[in-house]
Amino acid sequence: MTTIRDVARQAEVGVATVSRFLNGGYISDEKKSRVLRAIHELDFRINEVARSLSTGRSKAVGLVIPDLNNPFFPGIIHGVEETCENAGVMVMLAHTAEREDRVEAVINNLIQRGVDGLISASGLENPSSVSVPLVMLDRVNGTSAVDSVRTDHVQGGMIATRYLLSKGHRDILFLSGPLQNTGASLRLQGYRQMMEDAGFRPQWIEGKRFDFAEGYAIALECLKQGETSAIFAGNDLMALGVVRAAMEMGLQIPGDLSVIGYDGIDLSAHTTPSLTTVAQPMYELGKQAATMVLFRAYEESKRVCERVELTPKLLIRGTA
Amino acid sequence: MTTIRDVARQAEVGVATVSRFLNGGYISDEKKSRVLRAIHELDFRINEVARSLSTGRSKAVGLVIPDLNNPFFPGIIHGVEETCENAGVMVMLAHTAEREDRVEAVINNLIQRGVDGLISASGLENPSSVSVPLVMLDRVNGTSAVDSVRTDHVQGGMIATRYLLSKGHRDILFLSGPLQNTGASLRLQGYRQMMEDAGFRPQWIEGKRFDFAEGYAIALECLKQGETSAIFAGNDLMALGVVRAAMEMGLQIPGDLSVIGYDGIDLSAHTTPSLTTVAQPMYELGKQAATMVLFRAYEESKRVCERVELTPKLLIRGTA
DNA sequence: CTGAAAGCGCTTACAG
DNA sequence: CTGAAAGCGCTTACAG
Repeated sequence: MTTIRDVARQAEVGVATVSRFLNGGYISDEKKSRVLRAIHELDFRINEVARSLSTGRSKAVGLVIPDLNNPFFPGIIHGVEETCENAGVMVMLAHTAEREDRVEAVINNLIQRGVDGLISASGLENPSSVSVPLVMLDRVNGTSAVDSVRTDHVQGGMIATRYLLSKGHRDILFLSGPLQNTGASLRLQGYRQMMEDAGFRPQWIEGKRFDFAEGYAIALECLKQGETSAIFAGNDLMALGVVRAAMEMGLQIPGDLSVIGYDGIDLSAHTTPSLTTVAQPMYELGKQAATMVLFRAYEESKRVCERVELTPKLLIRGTA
Repeated sequence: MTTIRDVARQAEVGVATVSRFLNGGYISDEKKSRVLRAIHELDFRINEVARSLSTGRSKAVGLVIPDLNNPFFPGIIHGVEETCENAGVMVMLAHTAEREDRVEAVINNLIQRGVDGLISASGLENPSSVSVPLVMLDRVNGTSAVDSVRTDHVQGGMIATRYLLSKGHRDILFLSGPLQNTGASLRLQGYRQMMEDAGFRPQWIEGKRFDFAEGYAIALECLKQGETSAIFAGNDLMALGVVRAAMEMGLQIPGDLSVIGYDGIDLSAHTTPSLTTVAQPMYELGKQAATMVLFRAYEESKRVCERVELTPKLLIRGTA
């Protein structure tokens, strides 16, 4: 490995001069070109770990994602990455595979490896114990005072419900994901409020997981009764499960049953029929979160905690 | 930040002793317990970047993924992560968003940050220039001598084709993904060989991308002619596009048209109808790749290059 | 504008 | 078994 010393020797300058060249300090044109040449001749690449140790900054932030299988996340990741890339900051992606017990370990690991900030879409029990700037993404812990960004899920729940009501439905079932998930309970809140305001009785079932199989299983179960004319699913994956269950039971969609999802994952536009859904601004969520960590990490860390909520958007397609 | 010096002072020992405690060297029980206590009292966390600089090892490997939107990858990532976790090695995930120009930058960045090895599912122009142990995953560059692991795609192509032939099809269209993708061209090879052996004329169309929209668009186009009785798609996403196009044209599946996919992504089991496909052993691919880098990085780096091919598996479901 | 020196937080021979 | 010291590859005052 060639180091800054090798470059200095080759260019016949001091190592401090090479360092200045690398980091932009005063340096004469004469030496500048000698250093540049030496760097090329030696194919020098700076050792970022040494740099990190010396400066106390790594120009990297960690991004922790709970579940790569959920197509909700790639858009977010993309938003974070582009924003960080523009700022010359690397993003270290880590994922916790929905194992609550892993998130603390993963975050500690990232911190020990010197990240300057952290974005977490995995829930933390104790966010304030994190020693670097942190922004919670999507899974906001209601109680603690941390920077956070998420979609306005109450509004999202209301949008979905209002739309179904406007289509004349009144037996609308909300098939929520796990309610310990803040987003899910917020959507439920929006749903309930909208239903009650309209004078109808809210009804909901709590799914154990946010996935296809769960939506499918629950729908199969409760479509037997035949009361429901519309289902608002906790997310798109569950909605897709509902659609499949309904189709297998010979129900017409949206004739016999209307289905509306939540998230607006790419796939939802491509199924048959395509899914009507409430879309979260994934890319924007990521971008916003990244902007916030970058600011905290590199501009100004002390300030009151900031909570951003982005607006969801109804996508009317084939299922409702 | 509390350092090893603080711990040493608190425990009234030398810093070397603390280091030995951390890394397992000779140390008396007496001092061992004093150090342990000090570590707890001070809530000491080792600075891994300092450790890396000192040892020249980071206990981390990089994993570069071309496209997080493709559900083919999460299974692989999972396999890599579990294997590395068991070995006490962190995996730094990076993704190149299908931008060829980013992969070199991403890899350099990872190396500069001290990874001990690298697994890349993104294609590299010049793999031999990588200065740490490297294993190519899935996208194997045919020419250069690098460790690699992938599915036996020739066999995969044959399996799909053989199955369709056994069902009596003879006008089987292979809708490949981009043929510069080695996997795609290998599947084509298996398909052609099988067709020719059976005495039928192979026919294929090259899709520009491995995605839903591409499968949909091409299918819409070529199903007009009405010659084809079966389509073997380059991957599951494309196959799903084909299914949708066919359904919109009023074709019965598999009655009027049989469709078979490739990859075996989770979703393929959950669509309506569920997709018949040739499954790649995603988890195993990741596990195998991880095992190989770990070996190269921590056991024995010099050896002839190793190329592993894993066996694909036919999953008979609803579309063929 | 420039170089020698100290320091970032560890590890690892080396001499006890 | 243990501690002082040198070193990993950088950066950053400091004195010129």
